[in-house]
Amino acid sequence: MEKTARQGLERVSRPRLYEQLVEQILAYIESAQLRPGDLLPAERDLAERLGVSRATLAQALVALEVLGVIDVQHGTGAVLARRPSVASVIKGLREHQSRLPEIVEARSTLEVKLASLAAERRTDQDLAAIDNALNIMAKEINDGDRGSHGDELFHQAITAAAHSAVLAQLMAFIAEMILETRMESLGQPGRPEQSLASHRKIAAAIRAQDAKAAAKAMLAHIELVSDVELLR
Amino acid sequence: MEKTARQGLERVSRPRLYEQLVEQILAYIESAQLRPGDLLPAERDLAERLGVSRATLAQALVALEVLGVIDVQHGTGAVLARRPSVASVIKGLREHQSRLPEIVEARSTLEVKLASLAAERRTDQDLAAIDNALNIMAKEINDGDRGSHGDELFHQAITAAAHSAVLAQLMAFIAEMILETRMESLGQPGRPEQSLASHRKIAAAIRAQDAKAAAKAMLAHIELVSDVELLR
DNA sequence: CTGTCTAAGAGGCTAGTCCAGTGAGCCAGT
DNA sequence: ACTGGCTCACTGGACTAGCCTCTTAGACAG
Repeated sequence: MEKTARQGLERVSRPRLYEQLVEQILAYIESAQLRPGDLLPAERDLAERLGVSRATLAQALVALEVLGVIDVQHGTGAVLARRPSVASVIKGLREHQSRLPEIVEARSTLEVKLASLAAERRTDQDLAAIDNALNIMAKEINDGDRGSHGDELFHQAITAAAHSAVLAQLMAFIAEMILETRMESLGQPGRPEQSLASHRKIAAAIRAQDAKAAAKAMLAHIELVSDVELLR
Repeated sequence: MEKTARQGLERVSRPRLYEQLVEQILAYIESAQLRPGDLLPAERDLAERLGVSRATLAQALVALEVLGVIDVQHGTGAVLARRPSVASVIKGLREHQSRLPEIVEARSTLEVKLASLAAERRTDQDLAAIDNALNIMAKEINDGDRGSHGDELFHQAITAAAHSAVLAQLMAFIAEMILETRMESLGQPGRPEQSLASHRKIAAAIRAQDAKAAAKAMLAHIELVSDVELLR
């Protein structure tokens, strides 16, 4: 569904201090048994303890704030948000790679719904984008490729055709999880031709504006694909 | 991604410079028609243009990086991530409050799946938590309350019983959207007794480990609740 | 008791400085 | 002509020192 480093050539990971700090602070929160509403140590204090400058620590705090873990209040301090679970979930997602089944599950849930909505709401333009993706995929497969680019385009077109910014956002979220856990191969079918055929079936249902058939076809497609993935 | 606001008592919004910068940079990206892969102006340059110090700008860039909008590379610059859509989606979510139908839709999709999974995977402990939530809700309603606390607990218990960290994460994401757009009333039923009854039906299906019935009951519940909400 | 003031300590932000990657361009050696 | 190595300008990464504003607790006056 997405690629950063092409051809397996992994760009050297550029370590960012603030990222390490986020991890350390998360670990600290857990080890210190801090509960929602509790305060983190003062910036000057924390910076010294962690051996970094305040400016750098400030970056880490911004990151934690964006992640929803803390809420920094001027004059008071950094207070833990009410859902410390988020912190552990994020940590868990980073650490364990065993989430594949869960991610497949979540993705399946969303994509089935997206297919159904796409059938109801697709414009002719959406349909054109879907057909375009199919053509690209067919061409790629014909050239001996796996057709992964077309596959990606296809799913993006479906997502767009559902016309739901919120669901699209959730899909983007899952895409990030997939990237983070380095399971980029997810969603790349074992047999390109077979996958192309099920794509065509989905597209046909969407063209016919048959929501139920679209959902069914998408479910079948995902089950096929993830079965292959999970068994290798 | 988080504001404080406790019990409707709006704490004066403390503007953080980096937050404004994020908005401005987002606007700049849009106005300058930057595409994925393009570079943002250099930090020194950008900081001067925006009239802030580099340290503050660095915070804004961290926020944008966490949000997945850019990827900052040492020696090269801040390059736009592959999905500029994320930027516009986030902006759109902030600006428009007309997303309620979409949010209901997304929530419904997830909760139906969660109910179904909960039926399959619930432990006795999960069941106890669900029953506990029902009891609290019943007590609240009996006391003349709307039972919103029990309602929240109930949905949390269902989410936990599904045993999927990924889906739970997505639910948390939606919860944040709801908070952000100040539609906290979402999910609070018009008629408490009616809602309690449909909760009981869901709980019964989960107890019986009947996934299909659980999904159906949850769907019915959400349709009831959101209808009331959308029509007022 | 109650209201006011103050000072300590919290975060917010700036300016200046130095370090460390990146990449284009030059220039020799082959 | 090409290759390799070097330099240098430019980019982000991080630190330091300092001053600002905000919050809050406690002293103090009424």
